[in-house]
Amino acid sequence: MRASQYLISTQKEPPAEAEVISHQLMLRAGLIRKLASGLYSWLPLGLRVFRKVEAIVREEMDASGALELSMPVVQPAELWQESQRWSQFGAELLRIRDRHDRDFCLGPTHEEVITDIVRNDIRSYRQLPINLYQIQTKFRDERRPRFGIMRTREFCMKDAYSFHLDEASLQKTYDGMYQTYSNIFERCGLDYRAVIADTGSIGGSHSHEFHVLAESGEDAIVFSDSSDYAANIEKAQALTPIEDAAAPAEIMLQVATPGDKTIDQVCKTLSIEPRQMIKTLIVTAPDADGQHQLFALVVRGDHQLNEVKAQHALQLDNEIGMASEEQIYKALNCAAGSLGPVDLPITLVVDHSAANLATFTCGANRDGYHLRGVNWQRDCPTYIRADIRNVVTGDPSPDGLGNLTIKRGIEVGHIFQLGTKYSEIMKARVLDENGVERVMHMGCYGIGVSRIVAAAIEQNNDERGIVWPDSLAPFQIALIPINLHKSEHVKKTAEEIYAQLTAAGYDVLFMDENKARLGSMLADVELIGITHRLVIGERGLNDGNIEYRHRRESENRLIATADLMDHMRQQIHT
RNA sequence: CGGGGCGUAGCGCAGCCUGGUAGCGCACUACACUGGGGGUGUAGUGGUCGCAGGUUCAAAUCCUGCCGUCCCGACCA
Repeated sequence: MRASQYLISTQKEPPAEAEVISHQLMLRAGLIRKLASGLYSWLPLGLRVFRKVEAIVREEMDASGALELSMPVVQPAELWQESQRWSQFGAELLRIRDRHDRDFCLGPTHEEVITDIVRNDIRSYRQLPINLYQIQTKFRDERRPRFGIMRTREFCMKDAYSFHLDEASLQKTYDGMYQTYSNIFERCGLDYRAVIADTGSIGGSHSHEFHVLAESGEDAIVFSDSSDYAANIEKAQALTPIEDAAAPAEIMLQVATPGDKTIDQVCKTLSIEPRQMIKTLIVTAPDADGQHQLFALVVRGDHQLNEVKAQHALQLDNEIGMASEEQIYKALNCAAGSLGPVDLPITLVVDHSAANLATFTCGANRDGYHLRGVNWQRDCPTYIRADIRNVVTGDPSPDGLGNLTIKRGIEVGHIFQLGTKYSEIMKARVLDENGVERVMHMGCYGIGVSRIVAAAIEQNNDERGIVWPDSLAPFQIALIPINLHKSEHVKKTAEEIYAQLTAAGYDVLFMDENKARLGSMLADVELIGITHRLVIGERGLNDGNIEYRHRRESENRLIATADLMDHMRQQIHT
């Protein structure tokens, strides 16, 4: 590609709105432009990178035996009502109405549509297993889009869905996808980890997430320091020993804590440690009739609530959310900062480590007062015990081997064993070899194609800009002539080399703008992150040399003009 | 959804407090010089100052409402 005929839209300064490095660099390098919150255009240069990721995903999916298809973005409400997710999915599901006043949604995922296809087109076990995938735009009306392309409302996802006669077959395909995903992220040059995950709103049983390790990651991932255990913090079990309820040791006392709203403030006033307190959190979730019910959750003062675990402990299908001040006041006649479990008139779930406290301090359910010397057995005997807190660094690993450390990750892939969650309710069945109708087992497998681009930048950048892994660079080679307009020699050689490299199948960006300055060309090429660069100047040519530099290196290497093609072959195919 | 910030040229910002000519840097156009790491000079292009209403002789500036956008929070008990 000739730069004179291409759109290179770089900027010196990052737009004020960009916070994380990948977002800044994507804007500065001219890969993307924002249209509205969570909606981005891909400029030609960015699209080239996007296509490279897409191609890797497609090649590996095809190699795994999966079949590509394409399904609509707009989906009829009926299918979602049938799977019951029309009511379960929440506000992220963007619902729209057509001119006939019929309900539709923009697809955030495609379990319903694929299940509808398969139940109509597959009638026999002989056609199973089958794995169908698409690479396509999804829409999720995120409560808060952020970090540029990382969390957008419209994004590109590879989603695959497999169908099986039994669990054994599903497990086999699942294992195959695990390997395929590893291949894909490997080829994308990413430092990633597969971790055990919660299944969230998609549902199902077993599930792994693939995370790219990065400080800016939105997820916390926990690792054992002495085994290969790795899990999303949402899923990591806290191995708290369950102790018998202790007998009361102190008298329960009400103490004034005027104005104290946080654990820290109360601790300061009463001169105690957070671990001697408990916090009482009020959550709410809609029940089957859409009524909002309140639940009280208790964790130790130095621990954090794990909403996913809490949802499971409460056996709720719908996601829970923190109750508003208003809801709390209406139901409990008390501000959130002064709540406690004693005589609380709603369902109470207590985390194991909070339940293990023999004596603790908590809110008195009266504004400005707390209770000291509280004992579960004596003062608050009725509650449900469960694991509802996040693990913390140093907790024992759930597999019994070693202790946990915590890192941050960007979720780029997720594989699920759905079992019969959708096939059952949507009646996706086949006849088995005995002519008996059986519900199919399903798996589903997602990859955030656009997110991979941002994740790759998060992991690969320096003060000059992006440093693409070879496999993702928008161009493999940048060809930079010096004084193109003045030196016939440079011009002729550059043209020849451009022709040769292009003929050899390389993606070359030829910086052929007549009066471009060396400095700005180099700055652009480095910002854009092109992996290999060649500089052709009169001086070098007179010595028979061309200068080569890898984006990760800081010194030029002189290559004899005659050896150039060999050199590039070595650089790019090894 | 709660809190806060911001909205003035493509980008980054000043001007607003104290109302009166719309400004700077980058980018862009032309010309000249320069020519191995974002060069210099001269001359230019480009703005309904987010939108609507109000106050005023006069509003980017003051007031009201709305919209957009970003960050933080939603783990606060």
